[in-house]
Amino acid sequence: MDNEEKIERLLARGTAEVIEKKHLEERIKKGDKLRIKNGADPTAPDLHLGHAVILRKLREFQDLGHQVVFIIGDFTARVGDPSGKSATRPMLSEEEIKKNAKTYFEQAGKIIDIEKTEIHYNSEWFLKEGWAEVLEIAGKFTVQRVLERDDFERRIKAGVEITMKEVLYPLMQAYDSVKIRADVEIGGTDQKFNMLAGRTLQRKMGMAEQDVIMMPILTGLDGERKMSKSLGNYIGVTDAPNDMFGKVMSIPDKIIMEWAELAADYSGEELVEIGKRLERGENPRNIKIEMAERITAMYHGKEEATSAKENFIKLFQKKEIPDDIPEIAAEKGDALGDILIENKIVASKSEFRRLVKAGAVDADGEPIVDIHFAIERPTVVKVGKRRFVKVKI
RNA sequence: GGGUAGGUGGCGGAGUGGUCAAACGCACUAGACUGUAAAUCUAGCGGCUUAAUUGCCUACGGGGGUUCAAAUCCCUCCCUGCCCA
Repeated sequence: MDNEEKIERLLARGTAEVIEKKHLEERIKKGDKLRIKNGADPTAPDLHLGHAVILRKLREFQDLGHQVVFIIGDFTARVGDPSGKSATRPMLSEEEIKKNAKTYFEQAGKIIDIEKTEIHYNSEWFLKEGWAEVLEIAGKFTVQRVLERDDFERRIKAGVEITMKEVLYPLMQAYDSVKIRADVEIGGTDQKFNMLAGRTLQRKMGMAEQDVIMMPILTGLDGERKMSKSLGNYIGVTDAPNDMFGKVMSIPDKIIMEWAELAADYSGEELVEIGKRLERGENPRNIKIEMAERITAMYHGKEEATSAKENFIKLFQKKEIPDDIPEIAAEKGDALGDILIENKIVASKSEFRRLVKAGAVDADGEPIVDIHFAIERPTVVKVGKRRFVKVKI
């Protein structure tokens, strides 16, 4: 790949929109070393494949010698969400933030080079500055402009509250760009407004405007909504190989192409090929198996991915028992229900009772019918389709 | 500050004294079918308990009260939307 191609790939592959593409392209060609900004809240430090879409783009920049600047939005997290509904977000302590940030970078380190990354906490500036600065920044934006944001508009129509903090949020994010003198900001398309606010603020504060790269939002496992932890439709970058593989297999057919591009990182030609195969009527399962192996390998290596594939085939296509299932210890005569609850395989006795009634609990391949089923000898227990456990005595 | 409508399970949303662990839909879990896809059908979906939906406990914004009995009535506090200023 020559340089020209690399740049093209950098700005085109997998991106949703680039503002302003020409300008950015020129700067890269000129050989400027750019400061590439990306930020995250240290609230839920579990990274999933949706985050990975953005991180991989950062990595590309990093590989071309640009400086990635990462901002931990600890200030926002510390302030907490003031909308005092039933679940006010608890203020995070400094330790929690530090801990979350650490976890975050451990996970992000699977994708970007942390050594070469410049890291800032935005409390560095927000904690020092006061109302004077807030007003100065706020004075550069109009209410109309901020309320134009489509999600605000929608919420106003729907009668859902919008707190002042949320209104100020884009300004804070914009100010981050000013503080670290960002040349480029990368984020999801949902960040468009905030990132553009960064441009506005930089300009009004006499600085060159950052360019903005928007990455598509990855659709979650349900095939409908964006991947997010709270919706439970995600694959975490630290998910075990078998889980990761299985989850990829469970995605609906209609998002195969999207995932192939964004999550599996297939090249342009490969994507065309996959499209053709699907058109020809090949069983989408085959493509998913390849893709699942590829994605699993990205986070766990080739070997683990291959064994996850074998495990999957064994388990679901041949309906055999997987090789390495967790073992739990028990005493002869213990009630199976209690054992499963203790080991958190089943949530409660009531749930266990229901599962047994539904014929969902197998002991050595036979569904059990007695909820008082006692363990008499080492037994392989299956709960539902994918919960396996070996009970030892 | 004034007026007005509200706060029910993960979400949406019924219910306005007993038959309410709370209709219905979504989400979710299981079973059948399958490609752990989709669609479909069936069952379940607070907890403990029993041979058994048997018995019990906790729950309808918080607290207090009326009643044999409250999500439903009263008092009080908190919170939110909308309109007006």
